[in-house]
Amino acid sequence: MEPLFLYNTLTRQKEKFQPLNPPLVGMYVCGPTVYSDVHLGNCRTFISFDMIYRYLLHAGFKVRYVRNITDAGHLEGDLDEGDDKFAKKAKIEQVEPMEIVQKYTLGFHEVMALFNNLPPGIEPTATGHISEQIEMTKKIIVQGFAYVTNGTVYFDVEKYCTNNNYGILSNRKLDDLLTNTRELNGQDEKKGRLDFALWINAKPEHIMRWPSPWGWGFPGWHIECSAMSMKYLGEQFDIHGGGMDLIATHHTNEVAQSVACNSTQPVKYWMHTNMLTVNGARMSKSAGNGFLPKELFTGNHPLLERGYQPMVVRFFMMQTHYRSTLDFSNEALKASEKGFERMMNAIRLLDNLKISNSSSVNIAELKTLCYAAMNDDFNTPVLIAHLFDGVRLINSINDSKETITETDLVELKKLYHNFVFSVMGLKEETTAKNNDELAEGLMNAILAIRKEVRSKKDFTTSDLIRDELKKINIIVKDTKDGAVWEQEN
RNA sequence: GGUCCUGUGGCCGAGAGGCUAGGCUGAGCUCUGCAAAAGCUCCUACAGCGGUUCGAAUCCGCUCGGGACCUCCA
Repeated sequence: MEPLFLYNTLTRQKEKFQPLNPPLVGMYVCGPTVYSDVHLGNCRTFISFDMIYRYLLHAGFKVRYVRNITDAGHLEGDLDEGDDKFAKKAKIEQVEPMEIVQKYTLGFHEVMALFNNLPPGIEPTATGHISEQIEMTKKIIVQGFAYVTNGTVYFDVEKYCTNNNYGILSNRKLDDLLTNTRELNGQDEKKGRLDFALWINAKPEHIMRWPSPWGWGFPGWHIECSAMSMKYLGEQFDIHGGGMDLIATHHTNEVAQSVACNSTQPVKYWMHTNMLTVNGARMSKSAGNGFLPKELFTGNHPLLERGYQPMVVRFFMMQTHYRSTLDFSNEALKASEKGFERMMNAIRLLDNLKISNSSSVNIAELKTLCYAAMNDDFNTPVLIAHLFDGVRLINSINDSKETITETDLVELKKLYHNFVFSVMGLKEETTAKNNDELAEGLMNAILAIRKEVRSKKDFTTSDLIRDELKKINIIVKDTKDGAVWEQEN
C-alpha cells in the first residue's frame, strides 16, 4: 500500500504517517461538552474523524479510538470562577447537573448513530476520571509548573515558557499572546494573564464537587483530555484531533500540561477540522446560528426549504475537504442529494451488470486514483470525483456501451463497497423505500394493469396512472425491462 | 488593534507553475409512444492591478472583498 500523508498542525505541513508502534494507532478526538444539543458544526468534526478512523482501519491499522465526553468542569468564559456550563444549564432547566449530562449524552449518541458514525473504542467521561486528573495536577505542581491560590490550582504559563514553546501549536509568539488581546476582568487570583486552571475551588453553592488535596473542587476544562488520553493511549500517542477552534486555547493548554507533566510532546500528529459556516459565518452555539441535526432532517427550520436525510448530509460533508470551511445552503444540499442518488443508483446497478470476455474499462486505474486521493490527507472530494467517473462507466456498461469482465466487475464492486460504505461511512437510506408489503402488493397490481393497457397502446390510461401516482410522490419509470417505481421523499 | 487563512464558471466545491477536476443547474442531441433514467455535446472559470517566468488560477507585491483566532464553542 502507498504511504498515507496527513496534514500535521504541529508542523503546518503534510507528513508521511508513521505510527509510533505500527500497526497500532492511538487516536484521541475531543468530544462534546454535553450541556446542550450537538449542532451540525459539531457533527461535522465527528463525521470527519469517523471517516479518518474508518480509512485507517481499512488501511489495516489497529486503531484505538478514544473520544471523550466532557461532563464537568467546562466553565462559562475564561474567568475560572463561577458556575460551570452544567450547573448553569441545570438551574435553567431546574434539574440535577447529571440529568443534563445524561440527557445530552443520549442525544449525542442518537445523532452519531443517525449519521452512521462508528462508536469510538473508548468513550471516557471527565467525571469518571477525577482521580487521574488530580494525580496529573499533583505531578505538574511537583514539576514546578503550577501554583495554588485559594484552593484553585493554576498552570504557570510564564514559568513553562522559560524552557518550552507555549505557542507551538497555534504558531503564536508569547509576546503577541501577552500583548494582543482584549481586556478581561476578574483575574486577580492568577499570577499571569495566560495562566489557566487545572483544578477549581468549588464555592459552597456549587453542586458538582470532589475532594482534592486543595479542598473541595472540580477539574479545569483542559486537564481531562490530557489525563484521559495519557491513561488510555500513553504519554505519547499518534493522532489527536478536534475542531480548529480548539487549537489556540484547549489544545495549546493540553500540550503545555502534558509536557509539564511528562517532559515530552504528547502527540505526534495534531489534526484539525475546519468550521461549518452558515451564510459565511461560523456556526456556533453562542452565535445562535446553529442547526440541530433533527431540524435538518425534518426541514423544520426557518432557513431550510425542506428536510434532508442523514446520509445526504454526510455525503454533502464528504464533498468538501475536512480542512476547508463548508458553507451550508439549500442549493448545495439539494445538489448533494441528487449526486448521492445518482451514485447509489449506480451502485445498485453493479449487481445486474452483464459480464463480457473483455473489459473496455480500466478498473485498476480507477482504484489507484481512489487510493491516491485518500492517501493525500483524506481527500474525499477528489475520491468522490473519481467515483463519479466510475458511475459513468457503470451506467455505460449497463447501456452496453462499455464492457467488463467478471474479474473486473468483482474488483469494481469491492471498490465501491470499500470506499462508499466502509470508508466514507455512507449507506442506503431505507426509509419508505419498497419495504412496505402492502405498498409493494398494490404497486404490483397497478403496474400490471398499466402494462396491460400499454400493450393495447392505450397511452392515455397509462399516463393517467403515472400522473396520479406522481401526485403521491411515486415515480414510475419505463425501462427496457419493464416498469419500476420508487418513492420520492 | 494584533496574528493568520481565504477569494475558482449560474450554484457547490477540488487542484495548485504548462495537460483535465467532479457534482448540481441550464441548452441541444441519442434512446423512448411520451416521460423518467442513462449516454453524448455545449455554456471552459480561477477578485483587481502590477511583477517573476518561455509559460501563472497556481509564485511575489499591492489593492479590494470574505472569514477565523486572540473570550466559551467542534
